[in-house]
Amino acid sequence: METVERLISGAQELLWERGYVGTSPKAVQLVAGAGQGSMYHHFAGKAELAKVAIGRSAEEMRAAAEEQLGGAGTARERIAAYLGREREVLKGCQIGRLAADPEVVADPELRAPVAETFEWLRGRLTEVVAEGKQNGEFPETLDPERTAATIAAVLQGGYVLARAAGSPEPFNLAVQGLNDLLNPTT
Amino acid sequence: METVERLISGAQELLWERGYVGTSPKAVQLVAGAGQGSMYHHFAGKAELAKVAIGRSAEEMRAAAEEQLGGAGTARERIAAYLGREREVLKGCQIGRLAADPEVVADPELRAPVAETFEWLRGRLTEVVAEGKQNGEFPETLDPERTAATIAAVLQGGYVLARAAGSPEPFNLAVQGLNDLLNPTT
DNA sequence: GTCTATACAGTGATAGAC
DNA sequence: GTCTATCACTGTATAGAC
Repeated sequence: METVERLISGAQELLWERGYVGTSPKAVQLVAGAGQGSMYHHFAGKAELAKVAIGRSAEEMRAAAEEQLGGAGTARERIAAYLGREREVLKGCQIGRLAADPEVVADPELRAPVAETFEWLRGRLTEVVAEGKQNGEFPETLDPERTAATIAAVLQGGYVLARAAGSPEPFNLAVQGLNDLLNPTT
Repeated sequence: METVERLISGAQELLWERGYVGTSPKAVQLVAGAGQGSMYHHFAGKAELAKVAIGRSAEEMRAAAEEQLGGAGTARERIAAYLGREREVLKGCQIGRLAADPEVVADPELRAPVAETFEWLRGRLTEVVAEGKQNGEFPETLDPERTAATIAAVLQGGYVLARAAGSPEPFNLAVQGLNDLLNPTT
């Protein structure tokens, strides 16, 4: 793997763990096995490297979600698959984590990929829910846009509760609770 | 207001905005209008001051939640009141925010008040949902513990989506979506 | 209790040699 | 492209005077 790639994936890893504020160029160089001069040759500075790394993580998150949401099965099945897929719950969401970082939120260049990723996710979930409504899987009264936001929020909030607890349990409970509400035993 | 109090509430403010990793003793002294020596006279260091400040924020969050959850009305009404109460959505949750901080999660002393606050909140919501079941407000099939986790997660995740978007809208959508699911128009 | 002085590592970057 | 040197600044304290 080339130096540039190691710098990017090193930055992705550290941004995930420590956020932008908590990640220093030196720490990135260390995990990437690259020197000071090497990093500043490839990137103008911390912000530029972070921008690239965040973009990379955003792509990964979209691809991972699309794997279930665009897969086979009914709308209900695809949502259940998305909710139930294996996750590193205690690490949290690599993109959602950045919404807590003051400097990411303050810098339009850094916030953009974060905003776009969640816009995409909510839009994609809205489509799947709407599709399920048309097929009679969901009641006519269900609002797809609201429901999509709720689904995304349960996952992001589940990570928060799990990290706070130091255990994946609250995440699993929240997801099961949402599943129950979406699939009432009429 | 005395110096100690100004230091504590200054730390609360900065921890909310920037997290533990992003908050320096010097910055706290600045917003508190206190000198270096003054801070280190009252607190052993950054971690100890943070511990006190987090405990204070935890109390505040509990009190705010209990205002609606322990108020008048049916279980459904109290949950709706809790969900709908006015919030500084773009600032996020002062306690939930800390679950993203690597050094808070890593230090048992700092994580404890965060963990306890969410344990309390989920427990309190569990009680209210259970009460609603007994009164026939919620279906017999509803699991109180799961539902409680889902409610807490929607709020925490709503903050994440809102900060990512730079707008309270996703938070409001997520909460409305949850409300719809909890109050189906049978 | 509060102040100033001092210390020493880390941050984020630039300069110039190789 | 990568390395080492250097820099001004901040982070997190400690020491001792007042």
